[in-house]
Amino acid sequence: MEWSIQEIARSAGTTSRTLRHYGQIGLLAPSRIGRNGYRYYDQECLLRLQRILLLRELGLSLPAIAEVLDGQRDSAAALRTHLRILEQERDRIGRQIESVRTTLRKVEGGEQLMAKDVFDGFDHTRYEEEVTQRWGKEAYQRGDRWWRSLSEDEKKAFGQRQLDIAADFGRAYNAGAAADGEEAQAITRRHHEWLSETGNPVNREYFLALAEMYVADPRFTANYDRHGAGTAAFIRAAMKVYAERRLTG
Amino acid sequence: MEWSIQEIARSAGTTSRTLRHYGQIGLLAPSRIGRNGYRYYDQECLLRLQRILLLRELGLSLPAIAEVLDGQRDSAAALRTHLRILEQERDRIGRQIESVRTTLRKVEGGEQLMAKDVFDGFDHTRYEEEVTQRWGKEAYQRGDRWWRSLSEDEKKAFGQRQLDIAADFGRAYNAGAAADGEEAQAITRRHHEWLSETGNPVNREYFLALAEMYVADPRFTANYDRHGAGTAAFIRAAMKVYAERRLTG
DNA sequence: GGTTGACTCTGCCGCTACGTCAACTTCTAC
DNA sequence: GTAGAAGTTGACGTAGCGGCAGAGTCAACC
Repeated sequence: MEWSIQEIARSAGTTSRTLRHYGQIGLLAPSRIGRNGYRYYDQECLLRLQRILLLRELGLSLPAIAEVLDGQRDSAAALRTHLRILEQERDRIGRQIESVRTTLRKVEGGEQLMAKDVFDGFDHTRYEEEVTQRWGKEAYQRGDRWWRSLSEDEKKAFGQRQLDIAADFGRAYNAGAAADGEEAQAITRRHHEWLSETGNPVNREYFLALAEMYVADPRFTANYDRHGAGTAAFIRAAMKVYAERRLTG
Repeated sequence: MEWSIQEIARSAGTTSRTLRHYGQIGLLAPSRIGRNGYRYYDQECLLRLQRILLLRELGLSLPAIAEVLDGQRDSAAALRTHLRILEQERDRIGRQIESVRTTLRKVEGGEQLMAKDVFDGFDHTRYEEEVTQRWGKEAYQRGDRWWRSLSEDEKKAFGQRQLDIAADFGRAYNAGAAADGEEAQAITRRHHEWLSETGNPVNREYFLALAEMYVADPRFTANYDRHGAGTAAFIRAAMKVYAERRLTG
């Protein structure tokens, strides 16, 4: 008993194209190929096809299915592995849903669509190479340990404080405040305190280098200047004054 | 202020290849292209890029992102649509996880990997076209309404009964029972009762046609013959006898 | 015996969002 | 002048087929 490609496709609830594909990748070969080139499948093929489709419905990849069916791999082990992957995927999507909900609330509340990155010198994971180059490996690791010790909420709060500080700088700048004035210097002090929490001492040299970066490095410029073009330069000026007055080498 | 492709890529935490790709699909064009062919990006580009990457992290497709950023589509509406898609995906994966767990339990309990389909004349969703052709649209719809009225558990139980009946046929056949013997006829009666529950009267003509199908159609043959080659033919013989003795036109 | 219609074959493009060469040119620094 | 970093275009690969083009095969009917 054997059947044509259409017949067997309909039998199993799939298409002839799929069967040709399975043939091509070596997952399911026809039992016979006629002199006209036609594919013919027997009962054994049908059984194998049904198992393939079952595993596919469960979400296994075609190579994984091949391994299971060819006995190179214990089917229970394959399913357990697959289960782990599915659970991870479910969790990932769950987290993404939360992010989208948060963003949606903000957008509906009238907020602009903005990159949420902290964009400051202590986003270690992002700037590792440069931080180690500029400040040494030890300083990086100290900051990194501190960062890892924070909970998710603490990390968020830390980032949010920086965003608030940046926004305050922007407001002061747009209101025409002077960089060496009381208001700007008060904000700068908050900024310095914020920086100091990372476990590394923020001395004059460090602080001044950071101030230069705010203007020289587009990552910082763009993010501070979104509170108004020139904000980054304003912050630099304020930081220079602060360093002169309050910090030592 | 403008930056090279590398600089802007590092700024935003992506790669130059990605930027070229975005340029190619028209999602983000450089602000300027030098006479040497080099791409240069300004602050506006950086801001747009940051928004692109934010939306991408949230899982939106690049065309969807383009629509949002070009103002062709309300960003809140886009996010809500996306949220629905994500939730559906999460549910789908959840169901798949359940299926894999079930299958895993069975496989670990020693069961073979078998297509779980009922493979009988009343899997309406699968055989709609043929059922309507053979038995009329009315009969199909009657069966369909009945099927939809069942709960998931009831559907499972209904399918399981058919699997049990098929297995009993297989056992009887392998034990050398006669198709017109008492045992085979008792099983056939259960089969007839099972069929009758679908809301369509199972008369002689219908029953005999089904018996022929079990042998002629590979979908049925293969599934019954997995209890031993020849089982399908045995079932047909038993059904013929049963129809002669018990059923009318 | 010719025609029609159903079926089959082998390619090849398309889909997502880029990664990864390859081959070549340009810029920058010593 | 030359190395090395960075830039360019172009093409292939990814998972699993869907869909189409162009051509051959088969069964049935007139």
